[in-house]
Amino acid sequence: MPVTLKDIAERVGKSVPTVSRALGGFEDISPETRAEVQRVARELGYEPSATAMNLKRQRTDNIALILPTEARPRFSDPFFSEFVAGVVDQAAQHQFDLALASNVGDDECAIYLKYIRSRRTDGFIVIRTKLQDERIDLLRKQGAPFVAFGCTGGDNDFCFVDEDGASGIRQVVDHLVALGHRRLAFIAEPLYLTKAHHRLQGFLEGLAAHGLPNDPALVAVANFRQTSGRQAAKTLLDLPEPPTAIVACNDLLALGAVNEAQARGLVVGHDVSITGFDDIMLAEYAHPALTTVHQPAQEMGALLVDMLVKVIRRQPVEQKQIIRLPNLIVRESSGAPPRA
Amino acid sequence: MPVTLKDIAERVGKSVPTVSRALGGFEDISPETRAEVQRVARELGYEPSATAMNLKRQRTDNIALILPTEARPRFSDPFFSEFVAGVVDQAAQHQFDLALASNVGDDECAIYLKYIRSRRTDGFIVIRTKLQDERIDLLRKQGAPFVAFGCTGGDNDFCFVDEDGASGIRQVVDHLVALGHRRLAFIAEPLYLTKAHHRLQGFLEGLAAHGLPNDPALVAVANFRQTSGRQAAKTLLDLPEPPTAIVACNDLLALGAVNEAQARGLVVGHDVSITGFDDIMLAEYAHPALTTVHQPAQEMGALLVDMLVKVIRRQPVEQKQIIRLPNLIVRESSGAPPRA
DNA sequence: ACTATAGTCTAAATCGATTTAGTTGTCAAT
DNA sequence: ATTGACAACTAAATCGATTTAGACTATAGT
Repeated sequence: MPVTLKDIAERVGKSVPTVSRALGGFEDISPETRAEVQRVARELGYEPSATAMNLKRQRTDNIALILPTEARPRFSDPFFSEFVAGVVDQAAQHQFDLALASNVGDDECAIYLKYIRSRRTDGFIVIRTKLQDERIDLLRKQGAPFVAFGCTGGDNDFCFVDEDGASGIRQVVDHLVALGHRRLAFIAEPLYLTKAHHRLQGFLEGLAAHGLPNDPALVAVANFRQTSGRQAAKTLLDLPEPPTAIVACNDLLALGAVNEAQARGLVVGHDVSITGFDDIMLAEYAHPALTTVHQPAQEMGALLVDMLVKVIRRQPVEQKQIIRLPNLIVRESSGAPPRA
Repeated sequence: MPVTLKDIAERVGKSVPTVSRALGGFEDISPETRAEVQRVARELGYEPSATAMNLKRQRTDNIALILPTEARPRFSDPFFSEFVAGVVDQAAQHQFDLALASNVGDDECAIYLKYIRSRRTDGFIVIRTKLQDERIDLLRKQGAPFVAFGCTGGDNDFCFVDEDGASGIRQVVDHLVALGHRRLAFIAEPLYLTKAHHRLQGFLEGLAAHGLPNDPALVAVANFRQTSGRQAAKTLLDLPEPPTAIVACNDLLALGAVNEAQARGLVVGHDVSITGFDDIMLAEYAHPALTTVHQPAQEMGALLVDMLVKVIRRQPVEQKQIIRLPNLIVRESSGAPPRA
């Protein structure tokens, strides 16, 4: 049913290569033939077969983003969805599609390997990097083009965009200490995530910078869900000497903590300060509005695509590692500690 | 660099078709040859070339979702991102990838046409349907497999999943009227969207069912952004006889309206009731928590994929039109009207 | 001994493009 | 008339698979 070069060739009474070359703008085609070919092509609504071109050109004009298995909230995480929006838009600018894939059953690396070997995509965007990231090890070993959102704890000789999470959290700590807080707690995401690790580092560095002691009881590790944030807050607030401020590793966890505090009749931003990270849309609308650290999710997605396209085309990447400094956004959920 | 059938053929000293048939499980291959071929294939890490298969099989194992141009918030709309999560997961179950595409410049139909003609995808998921939807007209005329999230105002002889928006809003109206409200306003999305149209219909039907007058001044049309919801609320609350309850067409608009009300010192859920639609995660965490209508976004995405896969494979679809009844979720933003 | 019949395997065509290496025909120069 | 140069085109190979049609060998049946 669809129109092929052969159809055009038959119509104009020329060979297939002639038609191909005519449309391709080659010089060895007479002006009359070219005009005729173009006319017929337009008339029939010819569009080259993407699959045929893929095979011939040995590329797909498609980049892949494989959703991590473990990180379930995934799309429901609004930060992540904004990021994807940035990726899709920028990919479109470069004439690339974005293939989203999710694994059924197999381990994540198996999917990457399958995609590489079946040459299904031109390059990968790896998200939620870990300190030890097998996906990145694999992609490197296979020599597949990729960029990562976040770095790892090891050899970081690859292209990535990251936020300076430690700096972001230090800004939070500085802010809270300036308000008078002395007993700060931290709710972390699983620490094998690079992001989580850096943010916790920032927290500890912040404490040290202000000469505050590091009490291990004040660091709770949660998973990704907000209920887990609530659970962590419960543990922290049940301590004999509870913290006056809780620094959460992301906004969702912070909101879970807010829930717990409010359930206990505490006024957040007054009896206890709670802060988040990411500045998802929700943060602004929550009650109280969440003090958090802003990350330009869309922009980072776009930056990664620009990088990846260069990697795919084997063009030099002027800046292989981009680390953005995030900004503290002070809202209502942080406030001076109650006088003891 | 990647392993092809030819590589295996050379290794085992047989022809390419033999290798292909051995791996394909055909009967006319001796057990020894088959075993040998399989061994070598495993050893070399053979994976068939996706592009070659695509060309030969004339299909791509890929479904496309083209992001509408106009609906800018797009991914930032949390409802939509949950929907996409459902789509990706279910597509993976059927061994399909999801290609997300966004158009640069051209009108939206041009992209659909390009995708169809270049046979880049096996089928489409159309979202944000309009009463008059050129995309659907096009897909039908071209005979391309597709399913839609939402129906149109015209000939609906195609596969779609929709929510009964009118029923959802009627539940809202019933609830508000039961609380004692008599003067209800509606903030609509642009009315060319089927969804917006149905929800407004539901509002008007609800008023009629309770014998309430339909005052055109009490219907404001907004766009997609929450600032626009705020703007609409401003207009409504500035009326000489302002409404005691505002029914918004979606949660984001509702939150905008909440902002406006609060800026005026009104206590939402007390001085004025405000309701939303979609039940995005934000709704639960907003202050006050938003009374809204819940839609199972992920589930609807999954249902659409199941349908689309059948359409692509030309299998019969037992239920071509699925219309789900949404549920009212009563939270804090609705409440009895203040006594006049 | 001669055909049938399996049992294995391969040559060639195909999917729809691109590319390489010619081929053909015309005209100008010698 | 021969040669060379050039313009305009095409045959054939290629990308990596699948499929159709047929080839070849060995064994069984008569």
